[in-house]
Amino acid sequence: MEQKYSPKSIETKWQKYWDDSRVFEVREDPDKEKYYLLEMFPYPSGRIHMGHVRNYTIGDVVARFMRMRGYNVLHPMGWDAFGMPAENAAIKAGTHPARWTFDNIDYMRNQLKQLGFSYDWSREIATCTPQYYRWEQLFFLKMYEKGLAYRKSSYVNWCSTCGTVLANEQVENGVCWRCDTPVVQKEMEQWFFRITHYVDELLENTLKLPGWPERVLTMQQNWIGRSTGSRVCFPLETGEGNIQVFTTRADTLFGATFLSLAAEHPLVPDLCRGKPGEAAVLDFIQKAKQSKRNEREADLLEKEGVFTGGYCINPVTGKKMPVYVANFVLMAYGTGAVMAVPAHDQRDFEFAKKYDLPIDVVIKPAGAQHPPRASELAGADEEYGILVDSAEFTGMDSETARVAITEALAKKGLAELTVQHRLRDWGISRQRYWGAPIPMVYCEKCGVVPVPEKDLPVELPLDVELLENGGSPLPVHKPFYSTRCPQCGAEARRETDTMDTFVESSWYFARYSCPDFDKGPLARQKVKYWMPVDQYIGGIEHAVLHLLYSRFFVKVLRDLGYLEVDEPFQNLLTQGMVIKDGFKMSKSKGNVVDPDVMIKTYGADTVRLFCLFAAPPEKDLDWSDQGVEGSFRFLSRLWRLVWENIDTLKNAPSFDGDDLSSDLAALRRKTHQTIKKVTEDIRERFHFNTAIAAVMELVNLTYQVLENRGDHPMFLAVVREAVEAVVVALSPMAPHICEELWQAMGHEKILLDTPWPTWDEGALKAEEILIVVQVNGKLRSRLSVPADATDAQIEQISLSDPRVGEFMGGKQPRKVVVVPKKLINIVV
RNA sequence: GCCUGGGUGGUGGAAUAGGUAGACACAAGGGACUUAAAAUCCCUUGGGGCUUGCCCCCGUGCGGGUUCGAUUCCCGCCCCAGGCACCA
Repeated sequence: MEQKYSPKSIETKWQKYWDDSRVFEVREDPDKEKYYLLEMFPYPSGRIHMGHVRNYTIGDVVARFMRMRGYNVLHPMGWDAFGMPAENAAIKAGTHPARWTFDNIDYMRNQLKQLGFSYDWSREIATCTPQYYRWEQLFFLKMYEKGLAYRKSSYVNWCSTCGTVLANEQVENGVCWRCDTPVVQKEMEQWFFRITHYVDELLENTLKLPGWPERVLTMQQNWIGRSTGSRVCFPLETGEGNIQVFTTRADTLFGATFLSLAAEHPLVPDLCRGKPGEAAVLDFIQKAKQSKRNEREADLLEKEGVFTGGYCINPVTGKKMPVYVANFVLMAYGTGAVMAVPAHDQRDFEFAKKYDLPIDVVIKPAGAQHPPRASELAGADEEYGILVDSAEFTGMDSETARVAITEALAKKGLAELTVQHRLRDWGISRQRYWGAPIPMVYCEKCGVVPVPEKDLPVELPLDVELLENGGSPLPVHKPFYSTRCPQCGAEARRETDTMDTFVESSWYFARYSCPDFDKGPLARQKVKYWMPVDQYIGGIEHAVLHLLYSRFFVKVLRDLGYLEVDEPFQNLLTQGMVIKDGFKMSKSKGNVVDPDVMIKTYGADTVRLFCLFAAPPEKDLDWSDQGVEGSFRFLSRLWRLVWENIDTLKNAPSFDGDDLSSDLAALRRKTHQTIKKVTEDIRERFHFNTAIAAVMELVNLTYQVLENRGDHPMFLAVVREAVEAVVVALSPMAPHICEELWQAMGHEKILLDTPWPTWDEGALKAEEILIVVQVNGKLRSRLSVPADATDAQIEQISLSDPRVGEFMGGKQPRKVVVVPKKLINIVV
């Protein structure tokens, strides 16, 4: 054993050992309980960053801990290897995206190995290989057969910088999630996955995921945005046709005085045709269409509209209602048409004021005698209340009336109760090269034809010239797009769009159970053994992207018969960001800390320890160079503790249950308390910071006891027990140094294969315990009493304490509260 | 506007079932060892007070409340972060 702690050599030594002996490779074992631990796999962008280090360190601690506790732990790693940065980098550097990607993977794999993570590398996946994406193409075909993948023309989000469309989830505040370019609307033919088919299950199951953070579930619930209401028909004045409206407030129907349509509503051209204002209407539509998504301050945008010239009939009052086009009505939600109730909807109120439209009050507050006068309203009253001026519904409360009015109209076929969702189908077409080809063919005669299963995979051609302008080369790469129609054999053209890369990450976790299986996407027995993922760990930024898509995909795969689980991830841990000097690490801020430099300077164990110690996992981690220094100092101190006592530790006897002196009993108690605390902190809360703090306390106490070395025969046994507890308890966090110390102390079996220690309840008990004495709720004294003292005895001892007497001021206790073995409060 | 979190020393953070607020660490200051430095070790470190005591008072965003006792529970505010947002 070296005197000085030098991480470099011991880390290489153990990493080589783990690699050579393939200790982390696992297979299905029906006799062992499985534990599938997964961290979100990285995009191979070049090098790993501190966020990855933190994410994977957290996962590694759990994996190693569970392994030592006897579980059959699956802990795989791979690469989310399709994506735009590869194309951009390749154009810039004059290389090929594949080359760039695989080079990065090699570099990053090496970085991960240097951090000592316990991955089963035999299961490594790269999603850009045909062995992986061919199955995704198969899923696409099966989904197409079931109508879960379909093609339609619609307005889609277009990012001009990325040169491709984006799903709704990938637009954040009107800008592209990747490059912050304002997103515009473009009408295009696109492939969609019918995620809305699973909307109810996706929503309901959020209640069946107790192992997920509340806020992630709320975000998904918000995103799905279920609202219950009614669909109501407003017949056109002409007697031909009607306008359908979705409303959550059918109780206010008697107050509906006009209708507002979205600019894109298909009836608008008909309504204004030949009317005096036609030109003005068409002009308004043009302007409205241009300013959608990227209007960030939607709130500030003034409500504007124009009269179409057409009228509807209110189905309950029979009154004529003018039909307007309004800039705040969205075609994408509901039916693209809104019944306007200015007295009870703020937007309609503002609109009515502006264009001088009638305002009819039909709801009064629950306690009020009379409803307010319409002319005196300063704003809409959107609260539920009691109906007024609503024919036979007058006097009903809003909630009852909402249903009653809908049902009354339903008898005439003019309304029904319905549910609306904010969630839209997932647009997966991307006009990019570096992605999985969509296995479809366009034939002049046969139309859209799926590629037969036997012809899969549709391989992404690697011999392409990338285009300077960044566009996809596939539409101009004849060997790829030129094909024969699978149906009629005529010349045909392949789909040249590729799939959203979120499709790959929606099922990779299942593929890890059988990465090399080539008879199908998933080997039934293996998937059944390993799925679902027991613990998933990753960043919060995927709350409604990857995590929602994966939940959807698992349901699809289940219904296609490939999987038997309903949900992919039993438990989810979302770790915070790594920040420095108050900002997220980024090149532009110049506050990036390079993991390679840190590992080189301090070793992987120090870097890992710091990531775990500086904050609990769900909080942001403030990177501090001095903090890292501190972690290194602690590991050096631990090294010294063993080195300075190596011979005595090696030859120390085992503890045989003798009576101990008080300081030895205290050390032994601390040892077992620490084992208990570390076990519970990891198992129940993933609070590694407090677990490490507990180990530090044990190290400090061990040093103290060694300082005042007595001549008790069990001295060395107790010290040895303490040091071993430190090394074992710390080993999931700092595995290299702990293996090394374990070996140095004379153990033949490696620490990793040593069962996680249990604590001795007997050792936790002290003979004397500290009782806190309060008088009138204020701390006045601390007393040491025998551990078996009864409440009455504690009370008696406390009352006889001179300090207590002083604060009682000679008065008699009015009440005495005793918390057993902890505290007594004397009230006078 | 709505929905989640969160606000504790100079800093990161502890306090897990209402029971000693500030564990553990960083930083700072003082000291020991050394010719000197590094490393290491020891002491002090929320604020205030004096009678310097293992003392007293105050203190967990603010104001109330419940309780023998509140960082923890309840009510009303303020501030910060994240999500959703003209969603009918």
